[in-house]
Amino acid sequence: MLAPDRRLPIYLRIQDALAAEIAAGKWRPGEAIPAEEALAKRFGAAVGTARKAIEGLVAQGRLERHQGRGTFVRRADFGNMLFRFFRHTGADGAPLRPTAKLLARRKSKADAATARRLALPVGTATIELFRLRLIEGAPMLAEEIVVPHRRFAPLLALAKDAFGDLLYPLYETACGQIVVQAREHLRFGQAPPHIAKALCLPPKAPVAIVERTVFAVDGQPLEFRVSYGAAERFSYTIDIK
Amino acid sequence: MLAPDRRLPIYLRIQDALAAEIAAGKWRPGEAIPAEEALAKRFGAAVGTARKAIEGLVAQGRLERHQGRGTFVRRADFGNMLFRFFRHTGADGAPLRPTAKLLARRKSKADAATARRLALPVGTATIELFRLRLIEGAPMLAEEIVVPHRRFAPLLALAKDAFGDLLYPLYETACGQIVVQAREHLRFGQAPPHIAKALCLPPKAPVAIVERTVFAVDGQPLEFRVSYGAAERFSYTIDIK
DNA sequence: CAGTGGTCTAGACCACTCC
DNA sequence: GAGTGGTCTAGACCACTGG
Repeated sequence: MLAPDRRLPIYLRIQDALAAEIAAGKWRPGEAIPAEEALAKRFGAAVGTARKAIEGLVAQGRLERHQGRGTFVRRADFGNMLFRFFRHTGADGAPLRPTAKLLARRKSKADAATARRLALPVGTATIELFRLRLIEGAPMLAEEIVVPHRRFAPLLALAKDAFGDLLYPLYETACGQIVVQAREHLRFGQAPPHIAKALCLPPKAPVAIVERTVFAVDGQPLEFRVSYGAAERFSYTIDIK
Repeated sequence: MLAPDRRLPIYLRIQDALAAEIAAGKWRPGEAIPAEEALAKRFGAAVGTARKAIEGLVAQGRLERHQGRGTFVRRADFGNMLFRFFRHTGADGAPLRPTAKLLARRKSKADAATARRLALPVGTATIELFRLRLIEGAPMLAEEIVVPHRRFAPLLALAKDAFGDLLYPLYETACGQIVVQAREHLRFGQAPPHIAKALCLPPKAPVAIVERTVFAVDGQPLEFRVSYGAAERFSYTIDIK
C-alpha cells in the first residue's frame, strides 16, 4: 500500500498513496476520506504524520478540510473562470453573471491537432459545440468546444435549450465526467469571420484567444476549448511575490 | 510584542509579529532570522508552534528555509519575469537571455496618473527611463519606467551605459531599494508612434501592454513601468487546479 | 563538531458540525 | 453527545551545513 522507498519520509509516502487512491477514484470528488485517526492507524503512523500528508494534498488542491465535518476530495469550481479575463462589471460595479447560448452542435472526427490535444487517436469520434457567452444580452465570448464522443455521447441526445449557462455541471450530471484541472493558453490575434460575426465585431477585429484544455481526476483530457473575446475588453491582473 | 487578541491562535499571532518585523526591516532580505528554538523561547511557545508560524510565512513567500543553514527573509528574483509573456526561445529551443538598452532618461514631475500609481503627491520629482529589451539584437519590448526621484536620485548620476541588462539589481546596489513584490496588469492595444518606431513595428501595430507596479518591503510602490511588445509574439500559459 | 531545519511521535484540549 | 478537524505541547532522532 505504501511506497516501499525507505528514503522517502513516511508522510510523503502516505501522501503519494492517498494521491494515487484519489486519482483512481476510490473517493469521488465531494466525498469524505477517512478521518485522520483512521488513516494514521491504517498506515501505521502517528496522527500528526497522517495530518502532514493531508496538509500537503490540501496545498496541492486535491483535498479540502472542514473543521468538524471532515476531509473531502476537492470539487473544482470552474464556474465563470474564463470571465476573469474580461471586464464585465455593471454600472454599479457589481459583477454580472454571464449567460450562454448554444449556437451549433455536431458530431465530428478528431483531426491531427484535436487528437493531440485530447490525447486520442486521429479520427476518433468527437462532439463539437459552438457557444456564445453573453452579458446582459450582449455577446462577450464565442467558444468552440471539442469533447470525445465516447465520454460525452449524452450531449447529442439533449435538447439544445437544455444546455444551461454552465457546461461543467452538465458534464457531471449528464455524462458523469468531472473536471478537476485546467490549462489555459492565452494569445492575441484577429477574429476569423464566423467568430467576428457571432461577436458583432468588424472582420479581423483584434481578439484575445484563450485555448483551454480541462482534465479529469485521472489526468486524461476531457475537453478542448477555444474562446474568443474582443481585445479591448480584455483585462487581466497578476500578483507576483 | 504579540498581538494581544486572545481569539487568535498563538501561531498566527507569532506569524503576524514576525511579518510586521520583516516589513519594518528588522532583517534585510537575504538575512537569517533567529532559529526556531530561539523564536519559541522569545514568544513563550513550543518549537512546533513557532515552526507553524514560520511555515505560514514560507507559504506566503516572505521567508525561505534551508535545512542546516537557517530561515531567511526572501529575496525576490524578478530576473526576466516579464519575458515569460513572450516567446523567445532560440532555434534549438534553448531560452535566450534578453539584453537591455537605455534610450532616454530624464527628470520629471508626477502627473495625476503617475502620482496615484506611485502613491506620491502630484508634482513630486520623478525619474523617467525609456528602455529597449532585445533578444539577439532584435527589439522585443519597449519599456517606459517611472520612479520617485527621492529614492532613486543616483540613477541620474550614473553613466548611461552603466545600466546593465537588469534594473532591479541596480536599484539595490545603486539606490539601496529592494523589490519584493509586483502587480502586473495585462491588456491589448495599438502601439503609440514612438513605441512602434522603437520596436520596428508599423504604426498602430497591435501590441500587448503590461503595466507593472513593484513594491518595497514596506508595501510602498517603488516603480511603475509600462512594457509594450508585439501582440503576435505574446504567449502565456496558466495552470488552474 | 555544533547548530540548523526536517521528521516523527503521543497525547491533551479546543472548536465546530451534525444528529 | 459523538465525531471531526484545529491547536499546542514536549521531546526524540535524523540530515544537512558550515567552520
